[in-house]
Amino acid sequence: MAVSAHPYAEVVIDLPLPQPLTYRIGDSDALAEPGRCCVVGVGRRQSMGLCVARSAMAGVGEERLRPVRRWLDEVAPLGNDWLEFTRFAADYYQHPWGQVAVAALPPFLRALPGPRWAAAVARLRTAAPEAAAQAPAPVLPPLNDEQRAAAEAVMATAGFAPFLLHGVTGSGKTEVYLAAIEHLLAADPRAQALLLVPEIGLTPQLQSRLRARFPGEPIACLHSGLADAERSAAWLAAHEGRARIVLGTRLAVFASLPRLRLIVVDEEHDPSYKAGDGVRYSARDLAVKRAQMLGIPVVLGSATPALESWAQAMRGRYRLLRLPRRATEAAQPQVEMIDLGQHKPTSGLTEPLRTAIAETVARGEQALVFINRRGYAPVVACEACGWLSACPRCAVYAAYHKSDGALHCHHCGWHSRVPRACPTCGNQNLQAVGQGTQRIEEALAGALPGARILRIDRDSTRRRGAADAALAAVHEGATDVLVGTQMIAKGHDFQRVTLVGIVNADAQLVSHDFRAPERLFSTIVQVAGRAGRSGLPSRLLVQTRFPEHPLFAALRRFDYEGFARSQLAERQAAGMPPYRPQALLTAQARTLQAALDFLAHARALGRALDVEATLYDPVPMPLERLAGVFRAQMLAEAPRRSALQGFLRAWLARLREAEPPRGPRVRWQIEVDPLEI
DNA sequence: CTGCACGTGACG
DNA sequence: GTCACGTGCAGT
Repeated sequence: MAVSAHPYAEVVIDLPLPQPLTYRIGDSDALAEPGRCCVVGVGRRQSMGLCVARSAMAGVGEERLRPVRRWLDEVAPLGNDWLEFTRFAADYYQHPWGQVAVAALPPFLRALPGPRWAAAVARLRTAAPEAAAQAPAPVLPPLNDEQRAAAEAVMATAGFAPFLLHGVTGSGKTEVYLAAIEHLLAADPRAQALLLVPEIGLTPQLQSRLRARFPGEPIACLHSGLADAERSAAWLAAHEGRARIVLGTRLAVFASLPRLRLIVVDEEHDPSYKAGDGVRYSARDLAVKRAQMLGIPVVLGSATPALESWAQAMRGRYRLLRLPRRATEAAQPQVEMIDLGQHKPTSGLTEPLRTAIAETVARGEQALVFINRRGYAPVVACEACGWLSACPRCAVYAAYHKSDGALHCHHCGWHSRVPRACPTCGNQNLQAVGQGTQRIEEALAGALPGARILRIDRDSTRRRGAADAALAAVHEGATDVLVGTQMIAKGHDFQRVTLVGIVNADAQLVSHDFRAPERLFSTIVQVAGRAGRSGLPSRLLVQTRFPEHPLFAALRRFDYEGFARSQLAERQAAGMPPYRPQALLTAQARTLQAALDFLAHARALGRALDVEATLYDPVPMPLERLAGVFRAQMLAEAPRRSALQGFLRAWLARLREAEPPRGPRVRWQIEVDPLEI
């Protein structure tokens, strides 16, 4: 054969370019195939690239084309399905393909290859994730009827089949996932399964459980907490099919898995599946799409499914599987509201909650106190003139941390010693107002002399290994009362906790965010799920000024379905997701006015398009200033996803090419399906 | 007239 | 993102 009919390579790189760049193939024609990684010159630098297609014609004049400098034959090309999947994600989330695809590659394929690169890749192969020793056939708890039915439903499918596994906390969802994975691996000796979890902190437990369940089977873990070499080795093991089980956080949805046959998304409602920077993708939604593109089953599991997922199940788009009872003897805790109007709290704790904690400790059981705010107090106030401690760079109060006597901004990290006297009036009597974990810890220590109190939050677990040590202390019974934030809510199987106290649920009841009730319900159910796991009777106490709120009425009965029904009815009536999809345009600038002006300009461009979409008023973001930068946002809505997608494509193209308004420079992003507005 | 700061656009 | 380039202002 003379010259190929497709003598050019279309290459994407990690730059915000709208199109791939065209290169001449160079001298290794055989390697120039879609999915192959390469090194290309871009401007006067070199960059890693990914060939996404061969083409017959170059988009620019021949004289501008450069040859691909090097084709990386040490690594097999990415599969066509993977390329298509990343392209879908890039299109859907309105982000350049190159940035999505290259960002999804492991560290060793993102940095330019050095002189010893080939040897380094070979080393990654030998450092593959080790399998558990072929030993402890583990003793499996027998599946109950519902678990068996759920697992069998998943195993019996062929082709794309999305499942929503709604299982109460402690109902044994994980056993269902493991049974389905076990069946798959036994039926197909090369099949791969992908198991997504919301947080890095949850992977070690699940990892050891997988190791015990699948002795001899290599398990690759993928998350951002790994060192470069570990992550690269795990990625390569998945890419080359050596790892048949891949466990990871949201980024693992982009893993290269040539024989992927099952995807599981555990705790699918968890907001951490939505990426907050770069491409704002939802790993849960992409997992469903990936399963659809591959024609395989996907299982979304949760005790409190995202209302988006629940609505899909109600419409019959997802098949609903229910685990309505706890797998062990354990019953759900008895739920009681403590009316903050009747019981005045001191240091955040009402008398009934203190008493219940004391009784629990006296019985030799454990209590867990949840407060979603770290530090000692959220703000310091001057009672003489009304001065409040504010972060100088953000539009928020700075929290008081007693441990170091300083004010801390929980958004930008700014901190400074608490002033001796009020900076405006000189009053020396400054008060710490409100409660954080540190103050609750202090109050409990005062109320329960001799009790062993342990605080778990980001501050107490900053040191490497501190979180594991703290959790071990709880498991060993070396702790009587556990105080903590979100960190203690998820997944932990605390055997001796029989009392859970929620210090204050009200902030989220009165929030402007329409998803706040959903998140509150979910958080409380998750925390409540830590109680009564050993079978002892347990209680959940919630301090609130609104004990009659319908959310609490549903919570008392652990009636997720009723709660979901009423929330979805409200969303439908108000024209909110999942009935009307949304996108959020955000702008950042040195002044608030510049950010708002840019959004007004964007709105004018959007309205000129004459498309079936609604653009609301530009408004300052809830956190109006962050680290010295002003932020504003504008919500876009359309009746259907397809309409929104079409609108966004046309609108953003106009926005990129149009002259921005005069004034300070504005940076902007689009977020499709935003979770927080 | 020269030097520097910052904004702008191309990158194949 | 990064870099080279152009514009415009300040300094000599």
